[in-house]
Amino acid sequence: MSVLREKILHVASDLFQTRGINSTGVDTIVAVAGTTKMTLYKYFRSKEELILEVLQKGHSDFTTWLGHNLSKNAKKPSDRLQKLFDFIEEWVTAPDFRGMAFLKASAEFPNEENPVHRLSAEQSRQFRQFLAELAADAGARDPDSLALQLSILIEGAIQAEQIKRGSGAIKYAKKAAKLLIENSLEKQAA
Amino acid sequence: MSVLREKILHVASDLFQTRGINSTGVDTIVAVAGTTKMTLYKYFRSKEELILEVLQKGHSDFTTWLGHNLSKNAKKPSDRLQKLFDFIEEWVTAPDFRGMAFLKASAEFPNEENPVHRLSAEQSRQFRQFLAELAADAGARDPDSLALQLSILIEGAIQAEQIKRGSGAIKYAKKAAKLLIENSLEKQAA
DNA sequence: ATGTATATACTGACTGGTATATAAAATTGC
DNA sequence: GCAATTTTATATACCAGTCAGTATATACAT
Repeated sequence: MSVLREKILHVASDLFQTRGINSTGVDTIVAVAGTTKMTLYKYFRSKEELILEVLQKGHSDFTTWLGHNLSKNAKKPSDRLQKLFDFIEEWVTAPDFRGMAFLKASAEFPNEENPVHRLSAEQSRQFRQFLAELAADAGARDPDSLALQLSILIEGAIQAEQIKRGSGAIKYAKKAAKLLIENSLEKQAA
Repeated sequence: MSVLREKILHVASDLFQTRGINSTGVDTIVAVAGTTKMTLYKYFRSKEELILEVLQKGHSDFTTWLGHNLSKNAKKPSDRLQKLFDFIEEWVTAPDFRGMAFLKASAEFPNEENPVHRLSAEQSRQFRQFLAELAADAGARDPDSLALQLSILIEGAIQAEQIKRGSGAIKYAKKAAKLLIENSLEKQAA
């Protein structure tokens, strides 16, 4: 795959996160990427398609990174739910963290019919499903409910961190999650 | 205060929520409000100032509504934290609910220097402080921590509801909150 | 007749997207 | 093996539409 195409995706992702999607014109993207609009429109049919690809790549990279870390550092399924928040914290507190892409995207495209909003909703669903599988493997009493609660905590904390860097929200989300996880597991054991 | 000014504020608020702030031009606002740009710029120095006023009014209306309901329906301070989520649920599940304004605004203006982002962050802080006072009155062990956790749950659930209406996220956030609140109160009693 | 509020018309800058021109690379003929 | 030609990728220039904001003109009330 073309190096310029990769560059455009990377630059667009960066600009979308730091300036917002609607505030970033294609002219700016190609200027920063060191290419031209003609090339951009060779690889992407429209700006919307570029947005969709940026979102997809971002989500894919994130889940790959998370899944990889989890399977490497938390062999026991019962450990993974706990470890999860350690990795999320690592991700959120990294200096180049700029928020969760699909959360912002859904805010910029509030209309539920909009393709960008639809993809955001789909990614949110996928993430929740990923959590549900972790919860089920860990032996949670009601994996889907726990997964929804954990996703609320994670997305809420990330939102808080987006709105104010260094809020430390994820630290307290982690504590809350611990309580919820223990509660869900001990009820199972009883 | 002028009726046209009120109308402009109301229409702008509605359009910002349903279409997004950056996707809503001032031409659209005045057209829907049934007036002209000349009038809009008589009452508001710029679009940014209009955005700021819309946010302020929205936040003010929300906190007034919430505070009013709480003091009317939950006399005992220890009840208020629990009741809080009932009112939030009522607000979120209302048919005309379109999300939490300052959450979306901060996503559309990611730059922390931006006045709109700053106001959003300020409103988020105020809401957390409001929760902290409730938590303190209820006798929580660590009011600030509990308040931060509850705000994460509320904003996370609202985010989930923004991205997909009818997700029922607030219902599960409420359950999680109950656990956190009980935990914070019983440790205090012990 | 004078002051105020509204409406029309316009500005320059920027939007996403494209038609045309030019440079580079691959393919062909011999 | 080399030159001519055709295909492919890049660059320039431009399009109509929209953006926030304003200068001017007009209607209306005092």
